[in-house]
Amino acid sequence: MPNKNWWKEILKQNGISFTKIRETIINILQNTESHLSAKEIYIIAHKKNKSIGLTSVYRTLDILTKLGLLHKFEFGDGEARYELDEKVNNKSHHHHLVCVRCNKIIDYTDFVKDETDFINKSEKGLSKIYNFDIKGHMIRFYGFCEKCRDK
Amino acid sequence: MPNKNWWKEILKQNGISFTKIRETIINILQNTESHLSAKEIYIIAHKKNKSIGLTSVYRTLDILTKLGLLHKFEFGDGEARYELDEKVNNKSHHHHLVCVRCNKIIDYTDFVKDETDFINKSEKGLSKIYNFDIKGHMIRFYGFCEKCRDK
DNA sequence: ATAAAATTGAAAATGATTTTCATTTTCAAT
DNA sequence: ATTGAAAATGAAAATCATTTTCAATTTTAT
Repeated sequence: MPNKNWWKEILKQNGISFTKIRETIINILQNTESHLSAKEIYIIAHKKNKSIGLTSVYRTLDILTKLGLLHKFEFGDGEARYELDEKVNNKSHHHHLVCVRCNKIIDYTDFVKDETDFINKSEKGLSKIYNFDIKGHMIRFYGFCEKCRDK
Repeated sequence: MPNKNWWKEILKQNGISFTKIRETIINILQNTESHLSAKEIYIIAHKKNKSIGLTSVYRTLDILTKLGLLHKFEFGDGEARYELDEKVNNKSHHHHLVCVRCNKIIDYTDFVKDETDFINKSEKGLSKIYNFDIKGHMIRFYGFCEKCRDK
């Protein structure tokens, strides 16, 4: 993460205007630990600035996603959820543990070494076998969280 | 896979009626190599039997998914896609390679040994660390397929 | 054969996301 | 600082996958 305003520079480089609304949304994404949906982001943004509409939230999320600064996930609860890129947000490489009952999502950073070895080997092999230009991967575990496992 | 009619027995065991419509949908799932969406299944089913409606397709897919016989995936193209369980359909354990440009999905079965080692270790560790009762995992690679990589 | 329970299709409802369009804001060039 | 074209905006309408409702039909246990 260059500095707090890394994104202003990137928007400019891509010919995208800097606006109060986009600043608000990016700040929300930078300051959350959860996996917010567009509507959840809208609710927070709208409290800070009554003039922000849901449409602009969707549009900003799309722009950031297309620039690769943001990642869009579907965890199975019907709405897309977003996370700033690890590099952009200065976070460790992680994946998710998803509770199929309450939809709780845990970010985990364990077993990165094993993961890296496995992913590198698979990626290299699959690229060759299927002539695929691999850009990213996803690993996810599903099950019952602490609170839901006994119910 | 017990035999061709494995599912009749399972439905009965779960108090679910056996109907022509369900038979048609299950046959379609058994005979496809692709990752069909509800609408695609409906189109095929409807050709075979004009009285089948889209609603019943959704309902049957839900039932099979809840019984664990079918798996529901979201690959990012806006509609859920379905695959019969590997055991049920006598297929090898596999994961997916997804083209982010044309949405092509490749099932791959390579590096299973490495995967099993990595997944087992992670699953055991994560279960303990997060007190999670892990039931399944997903591994997926995103990138550009053979046809899209040069465009 | 029969009646209660389960299933069905069509149409309506839902809910997330996208599009439209008239208005407002941004930004580069003055 | 001013300005005007281009980009961004909110509200409302449109879209589209999925779910619900409900009256009619089919299945199943008897």
